[in-house]
Amino acid sequence: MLKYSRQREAIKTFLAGRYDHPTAETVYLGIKEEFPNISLGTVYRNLSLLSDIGEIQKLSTGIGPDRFDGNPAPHYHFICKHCGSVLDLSVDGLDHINVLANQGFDGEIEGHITYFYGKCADCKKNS
Amino acid sequence: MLKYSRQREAIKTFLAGRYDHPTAETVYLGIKEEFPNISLGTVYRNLSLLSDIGEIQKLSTGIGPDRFDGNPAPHYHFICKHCGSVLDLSVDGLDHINVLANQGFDGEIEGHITYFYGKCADCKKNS
DNA sequence: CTGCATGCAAAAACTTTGCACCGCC
DNA sequence: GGCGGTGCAAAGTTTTTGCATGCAG
Repeated sequence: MLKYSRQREAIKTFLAGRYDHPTAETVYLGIKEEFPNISLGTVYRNLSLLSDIGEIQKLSTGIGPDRFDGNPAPHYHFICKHCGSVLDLSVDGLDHINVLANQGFDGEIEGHITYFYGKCADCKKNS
Repeated sequence: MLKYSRQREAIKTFLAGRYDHPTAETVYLGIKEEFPNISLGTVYRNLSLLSDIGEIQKLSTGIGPDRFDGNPAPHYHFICKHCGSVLDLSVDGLDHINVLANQGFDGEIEGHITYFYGKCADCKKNS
């Protein structure tokens, strides 16, 4: 049974209002302005819980700590190898790739996570 | 300038002979049989170096520590959500998705990493 | 010899957890 | 009131790094 908590709501609201895929640390510092007493442990617990129940997404980019996305809907992410920023990306016509991947595979594919990488617009401009 | 080292060769050979995508710790323990004095730091340094120069791949699955794949060629991976195993997966016809993703994106997409997830054949059988 | 690579160990970075107290239901 | 959530801090896990020494070029 999931009990209401102001802290968890604040975390969801915080994430819903940002599109830069903050880390747990960034969420912590942000929430702290409203709840000066919140602890990093609580932030981690709630981020973990929310991503487990599918209300947010956890992004393990392989560069630095995990990041979190307040948008639970399936979409894609772009990681800039130069500045490390993580951007949302909407790519149409990729729904079929689970089916494609299941060809010749004995298990059951439920979904996929894709990270595109390269150079973001800003880094492209300044190079 | 990259200098030859027996340790690095051993790590490459070790990875080339396995298909279970071991963690740094597993590589360390494996190499230790041949080089009892190798240190975990050296393993991390070389895994990081080798993945930087593209001779191996680093897999950040988001579950537990990073894993490493001795096959540098582009291919896909499947992560079993039940037992945590990581399997190679060959999926044809996904070369175009970088192009697809670049539509309406101002940056430059150089590649992508995709993790499929679900239930592996063994876990599917036993459930 | 010169400088990158190693071994060792300490430390950093990131995340989880035990416990007593607090507050939702 | 009962039980899950929180704050705090300690500990766990994973990875990086400083430094003296070793070995390839």
